[in-house]
Amino acid sequence: MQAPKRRTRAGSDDPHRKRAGKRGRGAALSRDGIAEAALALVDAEGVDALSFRRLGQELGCEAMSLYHYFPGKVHLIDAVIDRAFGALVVPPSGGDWLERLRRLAWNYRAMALKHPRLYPLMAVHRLNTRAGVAKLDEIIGVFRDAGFGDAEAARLFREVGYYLTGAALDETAGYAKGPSAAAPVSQAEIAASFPNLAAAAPFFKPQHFEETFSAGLELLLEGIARLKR
Amino acid sequence: MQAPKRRTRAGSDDPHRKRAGKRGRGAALSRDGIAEAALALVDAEGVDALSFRRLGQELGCEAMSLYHYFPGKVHLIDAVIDRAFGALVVPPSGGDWLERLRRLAWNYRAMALKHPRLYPLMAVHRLNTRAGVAKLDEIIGVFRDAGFGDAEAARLFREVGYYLTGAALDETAGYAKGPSAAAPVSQAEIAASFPNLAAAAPFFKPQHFEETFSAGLELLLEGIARLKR
DNA sequence: AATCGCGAACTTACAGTGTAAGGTACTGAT
DNA sequence: ATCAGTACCTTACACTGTAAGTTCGCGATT
Repeated sequence: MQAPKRRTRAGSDDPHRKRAGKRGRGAALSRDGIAEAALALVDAEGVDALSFRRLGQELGCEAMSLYHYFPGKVHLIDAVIDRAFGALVVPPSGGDWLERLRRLAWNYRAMALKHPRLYPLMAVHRLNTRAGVAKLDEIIGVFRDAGFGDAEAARLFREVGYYLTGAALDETAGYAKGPSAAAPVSQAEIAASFPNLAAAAPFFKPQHFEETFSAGLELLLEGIARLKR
Repeated sequence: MQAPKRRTRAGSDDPHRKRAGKRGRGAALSRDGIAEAALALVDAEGVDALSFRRLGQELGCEAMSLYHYFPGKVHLIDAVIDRAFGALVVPPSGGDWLERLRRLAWNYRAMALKHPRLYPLMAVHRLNTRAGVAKLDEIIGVFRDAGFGDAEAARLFREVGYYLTGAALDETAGYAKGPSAAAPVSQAEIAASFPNLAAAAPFFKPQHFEETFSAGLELLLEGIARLKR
C-alpha cells in the first residue's frame, strides 16, 4: 500500500493545522471545556447545530478527538444539560416553606429561559447524572422540609414539576415562536373560521407569559397550602 | 452479504419493476396512507425509526416517491401528529362546565398514552395545521363556554395546558422509562447519598401515575372553580 | 541514553440521514 | 395518435454518529 499523505502534525509547516505547536501541552481540550463550548453552540444556533464535527471546528480540533472525552453524543448532551440544570438555585431551607417553593418555581423558569434553545431537549431528556440526581434530591427536599409525608411530597413534586415543565416548554418552544416549517394556517383564516382561537390569540403573546405563569403558579400554591390546613 | 436490495416490489421477477401490475391503478400510495404507516412505525419503533427510506420500505416504494405527497419531512411529521391529535375527543358543550373540563383533561392524557413514543415529539412541536388549529379552537371554546372572559379563558387554557403537557411528557418519556443512555447513577448510590429522592422514588412508579395525575388535576380544577365564585 | 507505554489527537471509512434534480412509465383526454 | 400530467424511480450530495486504526510526543524505566 502506498504511503499516504500522512501529514506529520504539530509544528510542521502544514497550513492546515490550527492550534499550532500546542500539541500535547496546555491541555487544549477537557470535558468541561467541551461541554461549555457545546452549550454555547446550542444557545447560539440551536440543538441541530450541535454535531461533533461542528464542535471540533469550534474548538480547533477534529471531531473524533472529542470521543476521547465523551464516549458518545448522548454523554455529551448529558454534560450540556447538567451544566444548565446545575445552575438552578434551590433556595435554602428556613423561613416560609410556601415562599421557598414559590422562589424555586421562578428560579426554574429563569433557568429554562436562560437556555431557550436547549430547554426543549431538557424537557424530554431523562436526567441520570450525579449532579442531576443531586439537584432532584434537593428539590424533593423542599417538599419534605415543608412537612409533607413521603407520598404526598413525591406527588406534589411531580404535580408542580408538570406545571413548570409545560410552562417552560411553552415559553421556549411554543406557539409564540412562530409556525412550524409546514404551511401554517393564515391569520386571516383564523380570524374568519376559528373564533375562540382568535379571541385568545392576543393573550398568547410573550408579554403575557409572566402574568400567565404567575397566575397558574398561585393557583397551584393556594391549592397546596390548603392541603396543610 | 449482499442483500436483494432490488426487491422489485411485490413478488414480480420483472427486472423492469412494475409493482405487480398495480402501477397507476389502485392508488397504492396516498397522503393518508403514508401518514398512517408513519404513525404506526413511530408507535412500534419510536421516532428515530421514522425515515423516508424506512417508510418507503414499509410501503413497498422508494423513499423519494413519498416526496410526491409530502414536500419534506416536517410536513410528514405534521400529518402524523395531526392524526394523533385529531383523535382527541373534546366533550360537547352542555351540562357541568367543570365536569366537561375534567373529561377533556383525561381525554388528553389518554391520547398521549395511546402514542407514548410520539408524544415527546408532539410536546415540542408547534401545531399549525388546519385540523390542529381547529382542535385548539374547540378546546379554548371549553373555557369560553364556561363563562370566562377572553383574557381569563386564554390564561386558563394555557395553565391547564401546561399541567397536561408536563404530565403527559412525564408519563411517556419520564423517569420511569429508565435511565438515559449515559452511565446512570446506581440505585445503591441513590439510597446511600440522596435520601429525599430515595424516599420519593417508590411513588414515581407507573402504578402511581393515575393517582398523581388526578390529584394535581383536582388541585387545579378546584382553584379554577373558586375563580367563578 | 535508549526504550517503552500511553494518553491525546488525527485519519479513514461506513452506514445512515434529508432532499435536490432529473428520468421514466403509465393514464386519460383530446 | 398524440400529448400533457401524474406517479413513481434513480442518482447524487452534503451531512450525521461512530467504529477502527494510526501517529505523535511526553514521562518513566531500563
